[in-house]
Amino acid sequence: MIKITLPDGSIKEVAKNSTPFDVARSISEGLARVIISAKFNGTTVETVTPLTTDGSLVLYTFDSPEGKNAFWHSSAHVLAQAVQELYPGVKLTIGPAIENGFYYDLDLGENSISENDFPAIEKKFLELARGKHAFQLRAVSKADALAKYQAEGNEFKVELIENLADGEITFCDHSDFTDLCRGGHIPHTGLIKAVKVMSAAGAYWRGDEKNKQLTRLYGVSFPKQKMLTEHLALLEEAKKRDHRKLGKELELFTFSQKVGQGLPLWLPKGAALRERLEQFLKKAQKKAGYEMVMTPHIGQKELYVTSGHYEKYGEDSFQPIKTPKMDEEFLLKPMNCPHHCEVYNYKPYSYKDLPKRFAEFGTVYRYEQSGELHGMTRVRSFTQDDAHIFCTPEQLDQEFKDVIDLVLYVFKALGFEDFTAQVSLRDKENHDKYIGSDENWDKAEQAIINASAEKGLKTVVEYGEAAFYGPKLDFMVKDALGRSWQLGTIQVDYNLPERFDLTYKGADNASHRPVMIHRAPFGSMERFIAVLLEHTGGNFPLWLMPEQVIILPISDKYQKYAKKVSELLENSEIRALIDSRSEKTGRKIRDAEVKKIPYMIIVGEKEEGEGTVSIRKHGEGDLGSFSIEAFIKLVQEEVNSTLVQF
RNA sequence: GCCGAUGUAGCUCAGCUGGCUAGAGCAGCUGAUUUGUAAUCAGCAGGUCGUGGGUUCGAGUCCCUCCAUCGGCUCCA
Repeated sequence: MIKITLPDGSIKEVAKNSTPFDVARSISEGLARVIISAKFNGTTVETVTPLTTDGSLVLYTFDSPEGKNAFWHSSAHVLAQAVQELYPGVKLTIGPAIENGFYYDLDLGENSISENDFPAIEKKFLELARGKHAFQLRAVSKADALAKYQAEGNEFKVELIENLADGEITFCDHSDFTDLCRGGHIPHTGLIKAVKVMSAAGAYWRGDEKNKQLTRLYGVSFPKQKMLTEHLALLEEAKKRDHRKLGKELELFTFSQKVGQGLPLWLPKGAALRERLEQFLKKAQKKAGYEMVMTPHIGQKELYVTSGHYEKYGEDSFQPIKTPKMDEEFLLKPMNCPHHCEVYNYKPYSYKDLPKRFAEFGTVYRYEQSGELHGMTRVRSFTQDDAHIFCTPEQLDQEFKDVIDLVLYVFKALGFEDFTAQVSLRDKENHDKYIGSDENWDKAEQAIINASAEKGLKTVVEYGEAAFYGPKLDFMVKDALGRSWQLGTIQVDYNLPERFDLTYKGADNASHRPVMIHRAPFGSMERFIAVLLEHTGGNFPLWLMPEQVIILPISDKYQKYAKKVSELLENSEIRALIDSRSEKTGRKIRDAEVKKIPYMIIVGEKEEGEGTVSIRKHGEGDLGSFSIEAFIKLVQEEVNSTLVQF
């Protein structure tokens, strides 16, 4: 007998070689039916793995992330089997579970799979799943494993196996299908009742663009058909929040083929919205001791050679601008830091002058790969809410923490509560990609780790995500479809001060090197507004709304009164417009609702007589009658409550 | 940049296997209506079918080029 400790602390005594499934059944038959994965002493095991020692066991259903992982991982096996039966000769590579489903990377050889082929694959998948084939893990020797895949001519699996140690290689069998696999499966294929092949896309073998491009099939599966239907409905819902769709509908921004791809055009309402965001941040920055500067959109090539950006990105950037003068070359500025370094250099500083905090809403131009462009979140011309802080090494910690406060303030004021603070450090193995001494890198990385710990930020550490000149603290937010975007960023940099020979005179009368912090709380105006648009579904906080109030006169007779109300609102800096069309009230209301205007004022005979306004709130409905003053107060209070002061 | 898909009016879409002057709804314009909490009615106008080439008696429809967009991959100072 062995002793199994369950998560609630209870201990079950079961016969040696009992499986997690047996343990579940000893608790209840019902539980045994829904258990699809298990963890024994912290390691994922199959539900049919015999347990030979005492230990702690956690049982998972589909509702847990671990359960979903096993479910989707197992589904990937079945997908591979289905494809293999439909496309003989296909070479299998890898097929993991992901956040919302799974994928399998395939080398189809001469074949290709498109959307039209999905239904056939799904049909085959379900046919195979219904066979209730058990997933069985089996240990194989390295030699046998290699032999199998060499015989099949599958160079991908051979490569994978070559990197594994003999003795730790397992295959997973189900039905007549076998795949190299380290385990973590559901009991049998019959549990998969619904599947949808979501998309086919290219993916490089091992994620390296020098390697062969494989076909990646994305899929999602569920234990119930209803769950799939709900999942697809949720995706449809998310699409409605897509910033590209909302930005067009709300007339915030557009693109023109003539102007060029990735070059956004801000429409009047979008420009006004952006202006308001800029003012909001400028105000907070002023309080935090920043000074605004302005720098040109181009700079001499030499500037970027000095900064090191030319060497790193020169080839892949917009190419130099020539002038009538021989050998004279300018570059569109891809970042503001080199310019700000030269701003710093305009005069000598004493340690007493520091920190200097130079801020600029600087528009930059980057030649992003065409396939990478995406709405407003990835463009070729964008405006950073940039600033560079030049401080003494002693001031670094405090300055960094102050910037964290500013970023958190911005996020809070705009309702971003669900974000991840990512500490982006150097690649552990490959230090060649980075410039600067190891010593300075260590200092910079430590500064970020300390400051975020002191500020109590929940962080994830990502190696290899640092900028080439320094580590970063990136604030990541998800869009409507679950894609993660970097908004705010704070970076510590010992390199540019060196390259631009920035100095200050210390108390010891010697020359010292300042430390530089790059920071952008929004990241870029374009991306921030895009994510904010998806986050709010277009219902921005009242202070940001392009149009806050629309006045709807019941008929032409009340146009004059509408005008009077509008003037009173304008006097109180409330943005109002009048719908003077000769339409029915119901129609005007509908149109205002569709345009997401927060407040509707209905004025007719009653209101004009009493000098009042009838208020309807977007998405909520009739609020009743208000005096004009009371309504103005209502709006101002809402503005003040959502526009928190720094 | 790579793989796959898509591109018809301002927007959303129809147009079957190539066949007369390319359709609809919404938006727009004109007129009627003067309206009380999510779409009043009628009329009009609007497209070199993304671009350039080709096949054909004939191309929105088939083929190729390029451009743009979408889903991924790679990249993101």
